[in-house]
Amino acid sequence: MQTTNSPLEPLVRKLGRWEHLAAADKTAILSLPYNRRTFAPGGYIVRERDEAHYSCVLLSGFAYRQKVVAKGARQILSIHISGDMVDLQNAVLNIADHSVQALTDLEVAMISRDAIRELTLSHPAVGLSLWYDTLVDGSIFREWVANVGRRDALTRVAHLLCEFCVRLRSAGLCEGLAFNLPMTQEQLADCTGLTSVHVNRTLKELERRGLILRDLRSVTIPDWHALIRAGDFNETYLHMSQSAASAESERGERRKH
Amino acid sequence: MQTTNSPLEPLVRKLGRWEHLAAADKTAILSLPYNRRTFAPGGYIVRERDEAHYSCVLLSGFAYRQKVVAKGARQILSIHISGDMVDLQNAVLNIADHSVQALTDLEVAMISRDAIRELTLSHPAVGLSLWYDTLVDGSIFREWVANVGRRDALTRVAHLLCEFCVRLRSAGLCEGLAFNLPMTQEQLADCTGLTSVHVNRTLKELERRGLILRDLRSVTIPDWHALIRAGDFNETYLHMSQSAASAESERGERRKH
DNA sequence: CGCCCATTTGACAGCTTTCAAATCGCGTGG
DNA sequence: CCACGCGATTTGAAAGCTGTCAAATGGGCG
Repeated sequence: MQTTNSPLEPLVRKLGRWEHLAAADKTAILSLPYNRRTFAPGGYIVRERDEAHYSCVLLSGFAYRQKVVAKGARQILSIHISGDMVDLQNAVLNIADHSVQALTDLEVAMISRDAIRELTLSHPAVGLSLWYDTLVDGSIFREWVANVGRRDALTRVAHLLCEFCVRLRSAGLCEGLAFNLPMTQEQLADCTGLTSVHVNRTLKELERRGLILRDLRSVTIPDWHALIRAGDFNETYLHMSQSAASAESERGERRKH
Repeated sequence: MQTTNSPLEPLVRKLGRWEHLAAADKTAILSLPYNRRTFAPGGYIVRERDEAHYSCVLLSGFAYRQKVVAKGARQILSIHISGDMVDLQNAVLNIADHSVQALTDLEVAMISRDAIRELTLSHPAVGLSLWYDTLVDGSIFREWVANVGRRDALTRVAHLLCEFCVRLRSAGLCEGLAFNLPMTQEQLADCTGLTSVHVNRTLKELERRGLILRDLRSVTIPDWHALIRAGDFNETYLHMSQSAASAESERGERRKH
């Protein structure tokens, strides 16, 4: 398929990475009608309790999903990077059960839920790939349940850094083992179920142990294996490559670096 | 459609509750080849890291999904009741990222992943309903992330009891506001990210406050509104009825009782 | 240069965990 | 029908990880 320079191209690539898509499937995805829209940090892409009309593909920048509990505390549920569909659930479910907000300046392509539903019915392979996307999403949520439920602060934060690094690399947004964390320590705390004060102490402890190097919000990982050990991190749950990952991890190898 | 007495009938009902299914769709689901299998409490229906070959529909009894973290601690990720597909992810993903185990004696119908994939491709509406099921699954995981991440012990346990009660009622497995908790306090602890000792104290505190009555493992909720308040529980995330739920909750009403 | 938000630090409180030990419930066997 | 055995529940005391509260420091932007 020739390149179209459509902003939906990355979506086609992502969905196609998981499920074989015929040319007609790819064309159908690229033919989806959409509206581009930008958001500033903190802006609400979807607000909890809203009725769902659109689903969004993240074209640039970072976003996060969150819930607010009774006491006013906030829990971040996931971080999203370019190419992610940040609210696929809104293509099917009627009421938003959580908010989606901009972490940085970002741009999304908004696609109406009707268009997505029709696409899945007319092109079942696309439907399967969207289902796949949702299943991987669910797998990541499960890992987060275990992360906040059963790991101590140091392990939780290290795990989050590992996940973020692997996903950045997979999206081609980071080359080596250094990257910029696009969030405040308070947001890190909301990801891990900690307080910002304790996240601060934990980051410093990770630094003291030589597991990370920090400069403002940029993070460098001097020893990947040491960090994944500290973070109890096993990338299987990201389901990045359908079968190779596990075979490689059996040998104690990683794809890159 | 006439009744067939197929054990897959409840699955048809559940999927049909969410997405309109044509007669041909229903017939196709009922025509899925399956094997029945029973498990005793603790038995592994799926083991973490296994290759996926089957997905299972729970025909009777209760099951749970879990992960084990580095220190050997266990986190339960979800509880499943009759009619649930307990490992739908295995229809698409290749490697099991968590285990599924029997909570009680139970029976499942095992369906090969190939059969499910073919069904979604040949009957897109069924694929859409399976996708819907996965999206609701994801919504529940998100709520659990918030539950273990940002709520205190009392609220967490109360929330779990609320969720269990609502789902039992929805599945027709419980009439009033009394039900049997089919799990040990240690398993409750693994659901909530607490220790069994603290779950014990928390249950007693809930009892002391008059929020629940206990007799062995049976639980009675004398005042539903009081418990959902204590548990910061809002059933929207269960997406039980596509639009009515929110409208009702706006009025501060609940469907039954 | 000055303001504002984020980061950092210290002291202390508190919720939960840990570690044991006692009690209870229930299935099994005498 | 009662004794025994084992896992589950309960309880107490003490330790510990993380939270709370406040204040100081630092960095970026107008």
